[in-house]
Amino acid sequence: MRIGELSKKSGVSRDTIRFYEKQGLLQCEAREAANNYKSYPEDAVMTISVIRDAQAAGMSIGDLIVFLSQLHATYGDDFDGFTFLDEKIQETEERIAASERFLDVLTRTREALRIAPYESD
Amino acid sequence: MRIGELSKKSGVSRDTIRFYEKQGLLQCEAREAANNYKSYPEDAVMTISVIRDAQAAGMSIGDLIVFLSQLHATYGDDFDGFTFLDEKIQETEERIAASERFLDVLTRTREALRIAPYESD
DNA sequence: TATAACCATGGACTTTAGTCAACGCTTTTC
DNA sequence: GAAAAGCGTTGACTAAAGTCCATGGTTATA
Repeated sequence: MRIGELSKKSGVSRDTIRFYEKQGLLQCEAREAANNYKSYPEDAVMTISVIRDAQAAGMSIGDLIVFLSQLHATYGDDFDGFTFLDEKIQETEERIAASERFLDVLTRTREALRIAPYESD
Repeated sequence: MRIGELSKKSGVSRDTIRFYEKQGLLQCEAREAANNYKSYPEDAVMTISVIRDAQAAGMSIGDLIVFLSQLHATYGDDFDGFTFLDEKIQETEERIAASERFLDVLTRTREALRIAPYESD
């Protein structure tokens, strides 16, 4: 599929797709011979959706590059992917906990406003 | 308390505290007359901790300024704080959901690596 | 008492994650 | 078949959230 279609299906702009590609998070699988247009695989939609989730979870693009490199690396040498993964799992859990604390602040605030909406002075 | 103590208790740098203050997220309650040093209230520690939670939940400083202004505003006029709060509550819930999806990806990946750690070629 | 650690202020600098503009092509549509 | 929409590439630009540096005064410590 071409970049415009991928943009529509994934909900991110063409420029963002190009940016992800430049960072190495995404690859086009081929080029249309006639016009040199890039062609992306179907699962690029899923890849982008994982990227968006990861970002919402606080991962940086740098983190994602490492994460993907671990997925695709050959594990012949003494390479420890667990340290990184465990670190990110813990970070994500902490972030979820913080988000839930803040969600609680928000809902309590909302409730307080509902009960006494015209406090002043 | 002075900025150095607040920095230690809250775990953010002095510069960050000054930055928050400039943005209006934080106020010093007074100055030491002798030397013009700023003096922060005890609950500034808690304020900063809420700020950090909010940031982890994806709120920007701009969001927090609005949020705080709603807490402190006088509600005499036709001012609707619910729209904003409801929006932020929904955003936060969505972010938590995304984070949990990504956490699942992470743990699955970890598990896959644990079972077959030397895939190659 | 000197010397290190702390404070205020101002402004420059940095990183991250895109976004925008310009250029010249190709493809689709009216 | 002309105009609009889509594509690739390069490079400049932006906003957010700090961080760093310089300057000059103050306080704590050895």
